[in-house]
Amino acid sequence: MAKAKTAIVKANTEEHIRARNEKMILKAAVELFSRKGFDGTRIAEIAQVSGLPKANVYYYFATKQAIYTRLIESLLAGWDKALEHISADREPREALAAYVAAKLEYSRKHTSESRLFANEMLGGGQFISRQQKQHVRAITRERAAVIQGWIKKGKLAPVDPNHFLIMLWATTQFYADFASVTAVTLGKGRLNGADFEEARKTIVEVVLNGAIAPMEPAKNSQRSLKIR
Amino acid sequence: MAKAKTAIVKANTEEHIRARNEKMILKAAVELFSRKGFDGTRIAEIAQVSGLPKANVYYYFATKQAIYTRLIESLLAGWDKALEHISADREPREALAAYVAAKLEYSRKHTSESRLFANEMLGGGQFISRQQKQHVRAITRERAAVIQGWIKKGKLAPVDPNHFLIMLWATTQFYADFASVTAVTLGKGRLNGADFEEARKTIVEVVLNGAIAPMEPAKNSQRSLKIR
DNA sequence: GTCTATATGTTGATAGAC
DNA sequence: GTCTATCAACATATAGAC
Repeated sequence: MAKAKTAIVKANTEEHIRARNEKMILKAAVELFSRKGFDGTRIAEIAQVSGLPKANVYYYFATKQAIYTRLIESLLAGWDKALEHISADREPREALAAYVAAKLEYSRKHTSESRLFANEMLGGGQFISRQQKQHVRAITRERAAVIQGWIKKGKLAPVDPNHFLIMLWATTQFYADFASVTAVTLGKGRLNGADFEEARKTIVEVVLNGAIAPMEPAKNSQRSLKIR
Repeated sequence: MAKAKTAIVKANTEEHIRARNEKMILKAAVELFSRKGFDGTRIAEIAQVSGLPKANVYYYFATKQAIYTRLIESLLAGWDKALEHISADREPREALAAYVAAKLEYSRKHTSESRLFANEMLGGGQFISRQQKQHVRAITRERAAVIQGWIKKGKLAPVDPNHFLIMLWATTQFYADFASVTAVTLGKGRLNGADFEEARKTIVEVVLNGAIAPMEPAKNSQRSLKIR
Protein backbone atom coordinates (compact mmCIF):
# COMPACT_ATOMS: atom_id res chain seq x y z
CA MET A 1 0.00 0.00 0.00
CA ALA A 2 2.52 2.53 1.17
CA LYS A 3 4.82 1.56 -1.63
CA ALA A 4 2.10 1.90 -4.29
CA LYS A 5 1.07 5.29 -2.96
CA THR A 6 4.65 6.49 -3.08
CA ALA A 7 4.88 5.33 -6.66
CA ILE A 8 1.77 7.28 -7.60
CA VAL A 9 2.96 10.40 -5.85
CA LYS A 10 6.28 10.08 -7.57
CA ALA A 11 4.61 9.57 -10.93
CA ASN A 12 2.43 12.62 -10.38
CA THR A 13 5.41 14.69 -9.44
CA GLU A 14 7.35 13.50 -12.44
CA GLU A 15 4.42 14.23 -14.70
CA HIS A 16 4.08 17.61 -13.13
CA ILE A 17 7.75 18.35 -13.63
CA ARG A 18 7.58 17.13 -17.21
CA ALA A 19 4.54 19.28 -17.95
CA ARG A 20 6.13 22.31 -16.38
CA ASN A 21 9.48 21.93 -18.13
CA GLU A 22 7.98 21.20 -21.52
CA LYS A 23 5.88 24.30 -21.14
CA MET A 24 8.90 26.41 -20.30
CA ILE A 25 10.84 25.02 -23.24
CA LEU A 26 7.99 25.63 -25.66
CA LYS A 27 7.50 29.15 -24.36
CA ALA A 28 11.15 29.99 -24.84
CA ALA A 29 11.24 28.26 -28.21
CA VAL A 30 8.26 30.04 -29.72
CA GLU A 31 9.75 33.38 -28.83
CA LEU A 32 13.12 32.53 -30.38
CA PHE A 33 11.82 30.73 -33.45
CA SER A 34 9.44 33.60 -34.11
CA ARG A 35 12.26 36.10 -34.21
CA LYS A 36 15.03 34.09 -35.85
CA GLY A 37 13.40 31.24 -37.70
CA PHE A 38 14.28 27.57 -37.51
CA ASP A 39 17.88 27.67 -38.72
CA GLY A 40 18.58 30.87 -36.86
CA THR A 41 17.57 29.53 -33.46
CA ARG A 42 20.08 27.57 -31.36
CA ILE A 43 19.12 24.90 -28.89
CA ALA A 44 21.53 26.49 -26.45
CA GLU A 45 19.51 29.70 -26.60
CA ILE A 46 16.28 27.84 -25.98
CA ALA A 47 17.89 26.17 -23.00
CA GLN A 48 19.19 29.45 -21.64
CA VAL A 49 15.89 31.30 -22.00
CA SER A 50 13.91 28.45 -20.46
CA GLY A 51 16.37 28.22 -17.59
CA LEU A 52 17.33 24.61 -18.18
CA PRO A 53 20.63 23.02 -19.16
CA LYS A 54 20.88 22.19 -22.84
CA ALA A 55 20.88 18.46 -22.19
CA ASN A 56 17.52 18.73 -20.45
CA VAL A 57 15.97 20.23 -23.54
CA TYR A 58 17.09 17.10 -25.36
CA TYR A 59 15.65 15.00 -22.61
CA TYR A 60 12.16 16.36 -23.38
CA PHE A 61 12.47 16.77 -27.12
CA ALA A 62 14.46 14.41 -29.31
CA THR A 63 15.35 17.02 -31.92
CA LYS A 64 15.09 20.70 -32.63
CA GLN A 65 12.50 20.01 -35.27
CA ALA A 66 10.31 18.16 -32.79
CA ILE A 67 9.94 21.38 -30.81
CA TYR A 68 9.24 23.39 -33.93
CA THR A 69 6.65 20.99 -35.31
CA ARG A 70 4.84 20.91 -32.00
CA LEU A 71 4.52 24.69 -32.05
CA ILE A 72 3.21 24.80 -35.62
CA GLU A 73 0.64 22.20 -34.68
CA SER A 74 -0.73 24.12 -31.74
CA LEU A 75 -0.82 27.33 -33.77
CA LEU A 76 -2.93 25.91 -36.57
CA ALA A 77 -5.34 24.55 -34.00
CA GLY A 78 -5.79 28.03 -32.56
CA TRP A 79 -6.50 29.49 -35.98
CA ASP A 80 -9.64 27.62 -36.86
CA LYS A 81 -11.41 29.41 -34.07
CA ALA A 82 -10.85 32.93 -35.38
CA LEU A 83 -12.45 32.08 -38.71
CA GLU A 84 -15.61 30.80 -37.05
CA HIS A 85 -16.83 34.38 -36.82
CA ILE A 86 -17.41 34.34 -40.55
CA SER A 87 -20.59 32.27 -40.53
CA ALA A 88 -23.47 32.24 -42.98
CA ASP A 89 -26.16 32.97 -40.41
CA ARG A 90 -24.76 36.37 -39.48
CA GLU A 91 -25.01 39.70 -41.22
CA PRO A 92 -21.76 40.40 -43.10
CA ARG A 93 -21.23 43.79 -41.51
CA GLU A 94 -21.41 42.41 -38.02
CA ALA A 95 -19.58 39.18 -38.79
CA LEU A 96 -16.66 40.87 -40.55
CA ALA A 97 -16.27 43.46 -37.80
CA ALA A 98 -16.24 40.67 -35.23
CA TYR A 99 -13.68 38.70 -37.20
CA VAL A 100 -11.33 41.65 -37.56
CA ALA A 101 -11.61 42.39 -33.85
CA ALA A 102 -11.06 38.76 -32.88
CA LYS A 103 -8.11 38.29 -35.20
CA LEU A 104 -6.42 41.48 -34.04
CA GLU A 105 -7.00 40.48 -30.45
CA TYR A 106 -5.63 37.01 -31.10
CA SER A 107 -2.54 38.26 -32.88
CA ARG A 108 -1.94 40.71 -30.07
CA LYS A 109 -2.22 38.10 -27.35
CA HIS A 110 -0.32 35.42 -29.26
CA THR A 111 2.28 37.63 -30.90
CA SER A 112 5.04 35.07 -30.87
CA GLU A 113 2.94 32.32 -32.40
CA SER A 114 1.76 34.70 -35.08
CA ARG A 115 5.31 35.71 -35.88
CA LEU A 116 6.45 32.12 -35.88
CA PHE A 117 3.95 31.32 -38.58
CA ALA A 118 4.95 34.41 -40.55
CA ASN A 119 8.55 33.26 -40.35
CA GLU A 120 7.57 29.81 -41.50
CA MET A 121 5.71 31.30 -44.48
CA LEU A 122 8.72 33.43 -45.39
CA GLY A 123 10.81 30.29 -45.34
CA GLY A 124 8.45 28.70 -47.85
CA GLY A 125 6.41 26.58 -45.47
CA GLN A 126 8.92 23.74 -45.40
CA PHE A 127 7.85 22.44 -42.04
CA ILE A 128 4.14 22.48 -42.70
CA SER A 129 2.97 19.02 -43.65
CA ARG A 130 0.89 18.33 -46.73
CA GLN A 131 -1.97 17.45 -44.44
CA GLN A 132 -1.72 20.76 -42.64
CA LYS A 133 -1.67 22.64 -45.93
CA GLN A 134 -4.79 20.84 -47.06
CA HIS A 135 -6.42 21.78 -43.79
CA VAL A 136 -5.62 25.47 -44.30
CA ARG A 137 -7.03 25.29 -47.79
CA ALA A 138 -10.18 23.52 -46.61
CA ILE A 139 -11.08 26.03 -43.90
CA THR A 140 -10.36 28.91 -46.28
CA ARG A 141 -12.72 27.37 -48.83
CA GLU A 142 -15.47 27.04 -46.26
CA ARG A 143 -15.28 30.70 -45.37
CA ALA A 144 -14.93 31.77 -48.98
CA ALA A 145 -18.22 29.95 -49.59
CA VAL A 146 -19.89 31.95 -46.83
CA ILE A 147 -18.66 35.18 -48.41
CA GLN A 148 -19.83 34.03 -51.82
CA GLY A 149 -23.23 33.40 -50.27
CA TRP A 150 -23.39 36.96 -48.96
CA ILE A 151 -22.48 38.27 -52.41
CA LYS A 152 -25.22 36.20 -54.06
CA LYS A 153 -27.76 37.63 -51.64
CA GLY A 154 -26.59 41.12 -52.60
CA LYS A 155 -25.30 41.78 -49.11
CA LEU A 156 -21.68 42.11 -50.14
CA ALA A 157 -19.96 43.76 -53.09
CA PRO A 158 -18.91 41.30 -55.79
CA VAL A 159 -15.27 40.87 -54.76
CA ASP A 160 -13.16 37.75 -55.03
CA PRO A 161 -13.79 35.87 -51.76
CA ASN A 162 -10.31 34.37 -51.51
CA HIS A 163 -8.49 37.62 -52.09
CA PHE A 164 -10.88 39.35 -49.72
CA LEU A 165 -10.03 36.84 -46.99
CA ILE A 166 -6.33 37.29 -47.69
CA MET A 167 -6.79 41.06 -47.30
CA LEU A 168 -8.34 40.56 -43.89
CA TRP A 169 -5.59 38.14 -42.95
CA ALA A 170 -2.89 40.54 -44.05
CA THR A 171 -4.24 43.61 -42.30
CA THR A 172 -4.98 41.92 -39.01
CA GLN A 173 -1.65 40.20 -38.69
CA PHE A 174 0.61 42.98 -39.76
CA TYR A 175 0.53 44.72 -36.41
CA ALA A 176 1.65 41.70 -34.45
CA ASP A 177 4.19 40.36 -36.92
CA PHE A 178 5.84 43.63 -37.79
CA ALA A 179 5.30 45.48 -34.53
CA SER A 180 8.84 46.84 -34.57
CA VAL A 181 8.43 48.79 -37.78
CA THR A 182 4.77 49.58 -37.22
CA ALA A 183 5.78 51.28 -34.00
CA VAL A 184 8.42 53.30 -35.86
CA THR A 185 5.86 54.28 -38.49
CA LEU A 186 3.48 55.49 -35.81
CA GLY A 187 6.33 57.31 -34.14
CA LYS A 188 6.20 55.26 -30.97
CA GLY A 189 8.51 53.04 -29.02
CA ARG A 190 5.96 50.32 -28.54
CA LEU A 191 2.37 49.60 -29.57
CA ASN A 192 -0.25 49.72 -26.83
CA GLY A 193 -3.90 48.84 -26.50
CA ALA A 194 -5.05 52.17 -27.88
CA ASP A 195 -2.99 51.63 -31.04
CA PHE A 196 -4.65 48.28 -31.63
CA GLU A 197 -8.05 49.83 -31.04
CA GLU A 198 -7.32 52.58 -33.57
CA ALA A 199 -6.10 49.91 -36.00
CA ARG A 200 -9.31 47.94 -35.53
CA LYS A 201 -11.46 51.00 -36.15
CA THR A 202 -9.57 51.93 -39.30
CA ILE A 203 -9.57 48.42 -40.75
CA VAL A 204 -13.28 47.85 -40.08
CA GLU A 205 -14.19 51.27 -41.44
CA VAL A 206 -12.17 50.88 -44.64
CA VAL A 207 -13.07 47.24 -45.26
CA LEU A 208 -16.78 47.82 -44.79
CA ASN A 209 -17.27 51.29 -46.23
CA GLY A 210 -14.17 52.09 -48.24
CA ALA A 211 -11.91 55.10 -47.95
CA ILE A 212 -13.51 57.36 -50.51
CA ALA A 213 -15.73 59.88 -48.79
CA PRO A 214 -19.44 59.86 -49.68
CA MET A 215 -21.08 63.04 -50.94
CA GLU A 216 -22.29 64.02 -47.48
CA PRO A 217 -19.58 62.98 -45.07
CA ALA A 218 -20.74 61.49 -41.80
CA LYS A 219 -18.99 61.95 -38.47
CA ASN A 220 -18.70 58.41 -37.19
CA SER A 221 -17.73 54.97 -38.40
CA GLN A 222 -21.31 53.82 -38.72
CA ARG A 223 -21.98 56.31 -41.49
CA SER A 224 -22.97 53.88 -44.20
CA LEU A 225 -25.54 52.24 -41.99
CA LYS A 226 -27.31 55.55 -42.05
CA ILE A 227 -26.78 56.92 -45.49
CA ARG A 228 -27.43 53.74 -47.36
CA MET B 1 52.37 54.40 -73.40
CA ALA B 2 51.81 50.73 -74.01
CA LYS B 3 52.39 50.07 -70.36
CA ALA B 4 49.93 52.71 -69.24
CA LYS B 5 47.28 51.44 -71.60
CA THR B 6 47.70 47.92 -70.34
CA ALA B 7 47.28 49.17 -66.80
CA ILE B 8 44.03 50.90 -67.69
CA VAL B 9 42.67 47.85 -69.47
CA LYS B 10 43.59 45.71 -66.51
CA ALA B 11 41.91 48.10 -64.10
CA ASN B 12 38.75 48.12 -66.20
CA THR B 13 38.70 44.37 -66.30
CA GLU B 14 39.24 44.15 -62.57
CA GLU B 15 36.48 46.63 -61.94
CA HIS B 16 34.25 44.70 -64.24
CA ILE B 17 35.01 41.44 -62.47
CA ARG B 18 34.45 43.07 -59.13
CA ALA B 19 31.12 44.51 -60.21
CA ARG B 20 29.99 41.22 -61.65
CA ASN B 21 31.01 39.14 -58.65
CA GLU B 22 29.58 41.52 -56.11
CA LYS B 23 26.34 41.46 -58.03
CA MET B 24 26.25 37.66 -58.02
CA ILE B 25 27.01 37.54 -54.31
CA LEU B 26 24.29 40.07 -53.49
CA LYS B 27 21.79 38.25 -55.65
CA ALA B 28 22.47 34.95 -53.94
CA ALA B 29 22.50 36.60 -50.52
CA VAL B 30 19.18 38.39 -50.85
CA GLU B 31 17.48 35.16 -51.81
CA LEU B 32 18.97 33.25 -48.86
CA PHE B 33 18.59 36.01 -46.26
CA SER B 34 14.99 36.50 -47.35
CA ARG B 35 14.13 32.88 -46.68
CA LYS B 36 16.23 32.13 -43.62
CA GLY B 37 17.07 35.43 -42.01
CA PHE B 38 20.48 36.68 -40.95
CA ASP B 39 21.44 34.03 -38.43
CA GLY B 40 19.93 31.26 -40.52
CA THR B 41 22.00 32.02 -43.61
CA ARG B 42 25.51 30.58 -43.98
CA ILE B 43 28.28 32.24 -45.92
CA ALA B 44 29.05 28.86 -47.46
CA GLU B 45 25.52 28.78 -48.90
CA ILE B 46 25.91 32.27 -50.33
CA ALA B 47 29.18 31.18 -51.91
CA GLN B 48 27.64 28.04 -53.34
CA VAL B 49 24.60 29.78 -54.81
CA SER B 50 26.69 32.56 -56.30
CA GLY B 51 29.11 30.02 -57.76
CA LEU B 52 32.18 31.38 -56.00
CA PRO B 53 34.49 29.80 -53.43
CA LYS B 54 33.76 30.88 -49.90
CA ALA B 55 37.01 32.79 -49.59
CA ASN B 56 36.10 34.93 -52.57
CA VAL B 57 32.95 36.08 -50.85
CA TYR B 58 35.17 37.30 -48.03
CA TYR B 59 37.38 38.99 -50.56
CA TYR B 60 34.48 41.22 -51.63
CA PHE B 61 32.73 41.62 -48.30
CA ALA B 62 34.57 41.80 -45.00
CA THR B 63 31.77 40.26 -42.94
CA LYS B 64 28.41 38.62 -43.29
CA GLN B 65 26.77 41.69 -41.86
CA ALA B 66 28.36 43.89 -44.51
CA ILE B 67 26.42 41.98 -47.17
CA TYR B 68 23.21 42.17 -45.19
CA THR B 69 23.48 45.88 -44.46
CA ARG B 70 24.16 46.64 -48.09
CA LEU B 71 20.96 44.85 -49.09
CA ILE B 72 18.84 46.69 -46.53
CA GLU B 73 20.25 49.95 -47.79
CA SER B 74 19.31 49.33 -51.40
CA LEU B 75 15.85 48.16 -50.42
CA LEU B 76 14.96 51.30 -48.49
CA ALA B 77 16.13 53.37 -51.44
CA GLY B 78 13.73 51.50 -53.72
CA TRP B 79 10.82 52.10 -51.35
CA ASP B 80 10.70 55.86 -51.42
CA LYS B 81 9.69 55.67 -55.04
CA ALA B 82 6.54 53.63 -54.52
CA LEU B 83 5.18 56.15 -52.04
CA GLU B 84 5.58 59.00 -54.50
CA HIS B 85 2.29 58.01 -56.06
CA ILE B 86 0.53 59.38 -53.02
CA SER B 87 0.90 63.06 -53.87
CA ALA B 88 -1.31 65.98 -52.91
CA ASP B 89 -1.95 67.16 -56.47
CA ARG B 90 -3.72 63.95 -57.50
CA GLU B 91 -7.24 62.79 -56.85
CA PRO B 92 -7.24 60.23 -54.03
CA ARG B 93 -9.11 57.61 -56.01
CA GLU B 94 -6.61 57.66 -58.83
CA ALA B 95 -3.54 58.10 -56.61
CA LEU B 96 -4.44 55.26 -54.26
CA ALA B 97 -5.22 52.88 -57.12
CA ALA B 98 -1.88 53.75 -58.73
CA TYR B 99 -0.05 53.21 -55.46
CA VAL B 100 -1.60 49.81 -54.86
CA ALA B 101 -0.77 48.76 -58.42
CA ALA B 102 2.81 50.05 -58.17
CA LYS B 103 3.43 48.47 -54.80
CA LEU B 104 2.05 45.09 -55.86
CA GLU B 105 4.13 45.24 -59.02
CA TYR B 106 7.22 46.18 -57.07
CA SER B 107 6.76 43.44 -54.50
CA ARG B 108 6.21 40.95 -57.29
CA LYS B 109 9.33 41.95 -59.17
CA HIS B 110 11.47 42.29 -56.06
CA THR B 111 10.09 39.39 -54.08
CA SER B 112 13.32 38.53 -52.34
CA GLU B 113 14.03 42.08 -51.23
CA SER B 114 10.51 42.37 -49.94
CA ARG B 115 10.82 39.14 -47.99
CA LEU B 116 14.21 40.15 -46.66
CA PHE B 117 12.69 43.25 -45.15
CA ALA B 118 9.79 41.25 -43.75
CA ASN B 119 12.31 38.91 -42.15
CA GLU B 120 14.20 41.85 -40.73
CA MET B 121 10.98 43.23 -39.25
CA LEU B 122 10.14 39.88 -37.69
CA GLY B 123 13.58 39.89 -36.12
CA GLY B 124 12.81 43.22 -34.52
CA GLY B 125 14.66 45.45 -36.95
CA GLN B 126 18.05 44.92 -35.31
CA PHE B 127 20.03 45.70 -38.42
CA ILE B 128 18.17 48.84 -39.35
CA SER B 129 20.08 51.87 -38.17
CA ARG B 130 18.52 54.67 -36.17
CA GLN B 131 18.98 56.90 -39.15
CA GLN B 132 17.15 54.48 -41.45
CA LYS B 133 14.29 54.22 -38.96
CA GLN B 134 13.99 57.98 -38.85
CA HIS B 135 13.90 58.01 -42.62
CA VAL B 136 11.02 55.50 -42.71
CA ARG B 137 9.15 57.58 -40.19
CA ALA B 138 9.78 60.79 -42.11
CA ILE B 139 8.49 59.53 -45.47
CA THR B 140 5.47 57.97 -43.77
CA ARG B 141 4.67 61.31 -42.15
CA GLU B 142 4.88 63.10 -45.48
CA ARG B 143 2.36 60.77 -47.05
CA ALA B 144 0.13 60.77 -43.98
CA ALA B 145 -0.02 64.55 -44.37
CA VAL B 146 -1.19 64.16 -47.97
CA ILE B 147 -3.93 61.81 -46.84
CA GLN B 148 -4.90 64.18 -44.06
CA GLY B 149 -5.19 66.89 -46.68
CA TRP B 150 -7.58 64.79 -48.73
CA ILE B 151 -9.68 64.16 -45.64
CA LYS B 152 -9.85 67.88 -44.84
CA LYS B 153 -11.06 68.60 -48.34
CA GLY B 154 -13.77 66.00 -47.84
CA LYS B 155 -12.33 63.76 -50.53
CA LEU B 156 -11.52 60.92 -48.21
CA ALA B 157 -13.36 59.33 -45.30
CA PRO B 158 -12.04 60.45 -41.90
CA VAL B 159 -9.76 57.50 -41.21
CA ASP B 160 -6.46 57.54 -39.35
CA PRO B 161 -3.85 58.30 -42.06
CA ASN B 162 -1.09 56.23 -40.47
CA HIS B 163 -3.20 53.14 -39.98
CA PHE B 164 -4.60 53.58 -43.46
CA LEU B 165 -1.09 53.59 -44.90
CA ILE B 166 -0.21 50.53 -42.85
CA MET B 167 -3.28 48.77 -44.29
CA LEU B 168 -2.09 49.49 -47.82
CA TRP B 169 1.39 48.36 -46.92
CA ALA B 170 0.13 45.12 -45.40
CA THR B 171 -2.20 44.15 -48.22
CA THR B 172 0.23 44.88 -51.03
CA GLN B 173 3.15 43.05 -49.50
CA PHE B 174 1.39 39.97 -48.29
CA TYR B 175 1.35 38.29 -51.67
CA ALA B 176 5.08 38.53 -52.21
CA ASP B 177 6.17 37.81 -48.66
CA PHE B 178 3.86 34.91 -47.98
CA ALA B 179 3.49 33.57 -51.49
CA SER B 180 3.87 30.00 -50.31
CA VAL B 181 0.78 30.02 -48.13
CA THR B 182 -1.15 32.43 -50.34
CA ALA B 183 -0.79 29.94 -53.15
CA VAL B 184 -2.07 27.15 -50.90
CA THR B 185 -5.03 29.32 -49.89
CA LEU B 186 -5.90 29.95 -53.52
CA GLY B 187 -5.48 26.25 -54.24
CA LYS B 188 -2.54 26.71 -56.55
CA GLY B 189 1.03 25.60 -56.77
CA ARG B 190 2.35 29.03 -57.63
CA LEU B 191 1.02 32.56 -58.06
CA ASN B 192 0.96 33.97 -61.58
CA GLY B 193 0.27 37.32 -63.18
CA ALA B 194 -3.47 36.77 -63.23
CA ASP B 195 -3.48 36.15 -59.47
CA PHE B 196 -1.69 39.43 -58.85
CA GLU B 197 -4.13 41.22 -61.15
CA GLU B 198 -7.09 39.75 -59.28
CA ALA B 199 -5.44 40.77 -56.01
CA ARG B 200 -4.99 44.31 -57.29
CA LYS B 201 -8.62 44.57 -58.36
CA THR B 202 -9.88 43.25 -55.03
CA ILE B 203 -7.65 45.50 -52.94
CA VAL B 204 -8.46 48.64 -54.93
CA GLU B 205 -12.18 47.86 -54.92
CA VAL B 206 -12.34 47.20 -51.19
CA VAL B 207 -10.04 50.03 -50.13
CA LEU B 208 -11.84 52.61 -52.24
CA ASN B 209 -15.44 51.48 -52.01
CA GLY B 210 -15.65 49.03 -49.14
CA ALA B 211 -17.02 45.52 -49.17
CA ILE B 212 -20.59 46.18 -48.11
CA ALA B 213 -22.86 46.24 -51.11
CA PRO B 214 -24.73 49.45 -51.84
CA MET B 215 -28.53 49.35 -52.12
CA GLU B 216 -28.40 48.98 -55.86
CA PRO B 217 -25.45 46.72 -56.58
CA ALA B 218 -23.35 47.63 -59.61
CA LYS B 219 -21.73 45.09 -61.90
CA ASN B 220 -18.16 46.31 -62.17
CA SER B 221 -15.38 47.60 -59.98
CA GLN B 222 -15.97 51.21 -60.99
CA ARG B 223 -19.41 51.18 -59.44
CA SER B 224 -18.96 54.06 -57.06
CA LEU B 225 -17.66 56.30 -59.79
CA LYS B 226 -21.08 56.04 -61.30
CA ILE B 227 -23.48 55.94 -58.43
CA ARG B 228 -21.85 58.60 -56.34
C1' DG C 1 41.88 38.25 -58.29
C1' DT C 2 41.55 33.19 -57.16
C1' DC C 3 41.46 29.53 -54.10
C1' DT C 4 43.41 25.72 -50.79
C1' DA C 5 44.26 25.04 -46.21
C1' DT C 6 43.40 26.05 -41.77
C1' DA C 7 42.72 28.62 -37.31
C1' DT C 8 39.24 29.27 -33.89
C1' DG C 9 34.98 29.02 -32.15
C1' DT C 10 29.99 27.14 -32.10
C1' DT C 11 26.48 23.84 -33.31
C1' DG C 12 23.19 19.81 -32.67
C1' DA C 13 23.29 15.91 -30.30
C1' DT C 14 25.00 12.07 -26.89
C1' DA C 15 27.27 9.44 -22.92
C1' DG C 16 27.16 8.61 -18.61
C1' DA C 17 27.93 10.18 -13.54
C1' DC C 18 24.81 11.67 -10.06
C1' DG D 1 15.00 13.57 -13.81
C1' DT D 2 19.41 16.52 -13.77
C1' DC D 3 23.55 18.00 -15.66
C1' DT D 4 28.84 17.95 -16.80
C1' DA D 5 31.79 16.64 -20.27
C1' DT D 6 32.40 15.74 -24.80
C1' DC D 7 31.96 14.54 -29.86
C1' DA D 8 31.78 15.21 -34.79
C1' DA D 9 30.25 18.48 -37.86
C1' DC D 10 30.05 22.92 -39.20
C1' DA D 11 30.37 28.10 -38.61
C1' DT D 12 32.91 32.67 -39.57
C1' DA D 13 36.94 34.37 -40.86
C1' DT D 14 42.05 34.47 -42.24
C1' DA D 15 46.80 33.24 -44.21
C1' DG D 16 49.25 32.77 -47.85
C1' DA D 17 50.51 30.06 -52.23
C1' DC D 18 49.40 30.77 -56.96
